[in-house]
Amino acid sequence: MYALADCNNFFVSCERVFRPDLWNKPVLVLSGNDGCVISRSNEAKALGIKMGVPLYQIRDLVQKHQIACFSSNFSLYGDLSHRVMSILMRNTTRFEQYSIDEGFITLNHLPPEQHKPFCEKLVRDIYQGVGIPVSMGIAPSKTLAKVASKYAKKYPAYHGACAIDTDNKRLKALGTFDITDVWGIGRKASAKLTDYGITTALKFASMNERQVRTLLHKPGVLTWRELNGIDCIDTSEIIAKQSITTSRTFAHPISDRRLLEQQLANFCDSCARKLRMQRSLCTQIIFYIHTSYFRTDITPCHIAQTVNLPVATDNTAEILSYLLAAFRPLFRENMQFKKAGVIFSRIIPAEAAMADLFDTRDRTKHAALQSTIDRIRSRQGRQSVLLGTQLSPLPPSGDEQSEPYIAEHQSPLYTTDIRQILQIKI
DNA sequence: TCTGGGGTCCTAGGACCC
DNA sequence: TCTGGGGTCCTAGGACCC
Repeated sequence: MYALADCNNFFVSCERVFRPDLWNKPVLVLSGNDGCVISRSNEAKALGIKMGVPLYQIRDLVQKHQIACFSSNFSLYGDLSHRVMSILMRNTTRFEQYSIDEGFITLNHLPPEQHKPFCEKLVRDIYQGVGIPVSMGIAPSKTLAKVASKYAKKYPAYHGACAIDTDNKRLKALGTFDITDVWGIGRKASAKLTDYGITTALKFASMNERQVRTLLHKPGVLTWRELNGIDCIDTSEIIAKQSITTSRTFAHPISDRRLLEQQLANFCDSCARKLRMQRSLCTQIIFYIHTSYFRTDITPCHIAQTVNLPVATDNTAEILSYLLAAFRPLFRENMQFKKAGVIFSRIIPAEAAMADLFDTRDRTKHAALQSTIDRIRSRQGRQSVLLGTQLSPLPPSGDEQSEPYIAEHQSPLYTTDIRQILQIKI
């Protein structure tokens, strides 16, 4: 049996941990540049605010109901997530973190009649220990556990934990469960199914397998089996990421080549740090810059390039030199670039590196320099040592806005900034 | 005027080989 | 004039997740 622990309105709940005055009040957490809504309290949901809606479209509502808005604060969310996951991990023999706010545990170490009380206690412990409300779903497959957790979230009478552990309960739960809300059934699939009159999870689970395969292929069949109680979705952790991305939308479009290079260099730095952290090397990078997809009044421009690296590496400066060499001839003047990103792919474990016979680079020396830089930065902060390209081009050329990102409602780094921690104690 | 970021998996179709 | 068939590998793009 699995139990899924799913944090309720996670980002909003994180903000509320340090702002108890916001309990029972509408709260939103916003995406980068305070652009879209990415987390909503129940009160905000009740006001009709949808996930992903741009903030400017609901300004009046925010004003009228005095909705508290926060810029996203991922170091806070990451830290609280870690605390929740640690408690889960301590209470099972097998734990899989699925996302920043969800984790699966197995309950096989307990007799069935203890499953629900055990999870109810975990919900209380997490709330007391971390301050985050959690809902738990218990079932023989992960997809059913997801269904169960939604019921646990919706009905307080479950005391935070709902079990789908008999066939009767399964049929009853699926009968009133919207097909759109099933894990693994996205927009396209639910539109297809709705066309066939399949509107609930139960109707879907009652289809025959061949029909499902024709309509939704392999992923659909896996979901179908899971809803029928067969455990077949493997979410076992991928230890090392197979691709690493850093990308940003700019608050104001950027036209200046040097400013874009600065951004790409920062993205490269961020990807390379993550790459070294998981002890991997990459052999391919992709970068892109493009204009806003929402604007019809300007010439659209999308520049993207894949660069294959001659030798697998994790060295920021080396990777950046390949990136810039490919970027410069592709750059176009007088374009309003709104977003840029860097992707590292074809990632291999560091120990699988193959030496290149014609490699002229002194890799030992560069690795020593890189690890020295990493050490300094871990002590003195990420800004303490930078590559030249990462420095802001001075003086700011033309009329470019100097600050590319907006985060006007950022909460303090309550749990990771020592000054904040001391203040709380005082 | 203002619209996020970071991932994985699957499939179809092209390139290439014999 | 008539122009095979089967297999593998790779990639781009779609769909989905949070």
